[in-house]
Amino acid sequence: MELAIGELSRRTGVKVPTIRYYEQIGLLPEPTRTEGQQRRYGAPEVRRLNFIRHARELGFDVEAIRQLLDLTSDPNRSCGEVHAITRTHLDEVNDKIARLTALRDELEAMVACDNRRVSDCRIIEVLADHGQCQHRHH
Amino acid sequence: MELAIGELSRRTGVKVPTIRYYEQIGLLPEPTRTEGQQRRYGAPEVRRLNFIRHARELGFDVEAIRQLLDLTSDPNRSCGEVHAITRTHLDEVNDKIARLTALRDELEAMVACDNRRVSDCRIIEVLADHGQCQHRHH
DNA sequence: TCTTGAACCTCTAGTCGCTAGAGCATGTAG
DNA sequence: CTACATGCTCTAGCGACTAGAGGTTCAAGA
Repeated sequence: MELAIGELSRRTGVKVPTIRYYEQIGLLPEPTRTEGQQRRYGAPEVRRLNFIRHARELGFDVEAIRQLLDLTSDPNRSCGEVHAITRTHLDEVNDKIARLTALRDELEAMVACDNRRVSDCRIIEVLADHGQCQHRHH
Repeated sequence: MELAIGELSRRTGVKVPTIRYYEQIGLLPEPTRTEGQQRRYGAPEVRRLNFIRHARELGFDVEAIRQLLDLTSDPNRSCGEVHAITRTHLDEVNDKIARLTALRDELEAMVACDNRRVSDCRIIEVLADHGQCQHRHH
C-alpha cells in the first residue's frame, strides 16, 4: 500500500498541510519519497495519524501526544509511565464530561424553549454561576 | 463594589492580560476608569466574565460567545435565535461527551494496568480505530 | 504628608496549532 | 505525450492568548 499525502488525508480526515506540519514538528516520521520528492505512506502512518487526530480532538496537546507515542513505541517500557501521563488527563477528562453534561442539559432546555423570550432562558445564569458553586437546580 | 483588574482576575480565574484582551476584542465593555486611567469593575463584569470563562472552557469559540452575549443582552429577542446557535453546539457537545467517555474508559483501564507492559494497553489501538467508519466534520 | 512598592498602564512581540497562498514540479489518465 | 490534478517548499496569517519592556498610579505604613 503506497499512499500519496492526499489519500492519507482522505483516510484520516487530517488536512494535507496539517500532515506536513506534523512531520515538521516530529509527530510523524519522515516518510519515504518518490524520485520526484513526493511523500508516500503506508498502513502504520494511517494508524498513527488516526491516533493523533482523535487525541487532539479530545484535548491532548501535542506534547502529551508525543509522550504517549514515544512510550508506546517502546513496548518494554513500564505502564507506570503511561499511567503518569494518562492519570493527569483522567481528572481533566472527568471534569470536562461533568461540565459538558451540565451544559448539554442547559442547551437542551434552551432548544426546547423556542418561542419564548431569551429572558426566560437560564443558560447565562447557570454558566456564570458555575465556578461559584452556588447554582440551584431546576 | 469597585474592583481593580487584579481583583476581577482573582474572582473569575481569568488572567489580567486576558481580561484586557477580551476588552480589546469587544467581549467585555470598556470599564470606567480612575483619574489615573486604571480600570474599575463591578458585579455585572464578574458575572459576564465568569460566563465567558466557562463557555471558553467548554469549547465555545469567541464568536459564539459574542453571539450568545449579544442575544441575551436584548431580552426581547426571540429564543429562536438562541436556539439556532445552541442547536449547533448541542450536537458537538453530545459528540464530545461520547468520545470523552470512551476515552475515560480507556484511560481508566490504562491507569489500572500499572505494572504491566505498554504492549498490553489498548489506548493507541482504540483511539486509532475510532474514526474508521464515519467521521464528522465540524 | 510623604514614600515605597505592588499593582496598574500601553505597546510590541512571541507562542501554539494550524491554515492559506504563491509559484513551481511531478505523475497519472486519456 | 500532453493536460492538469495533485504534489512540493516557503512565507505569512489566524485565533486566542501570554510574556516582557518600560513607565505610571494608588494605597498603606512611617
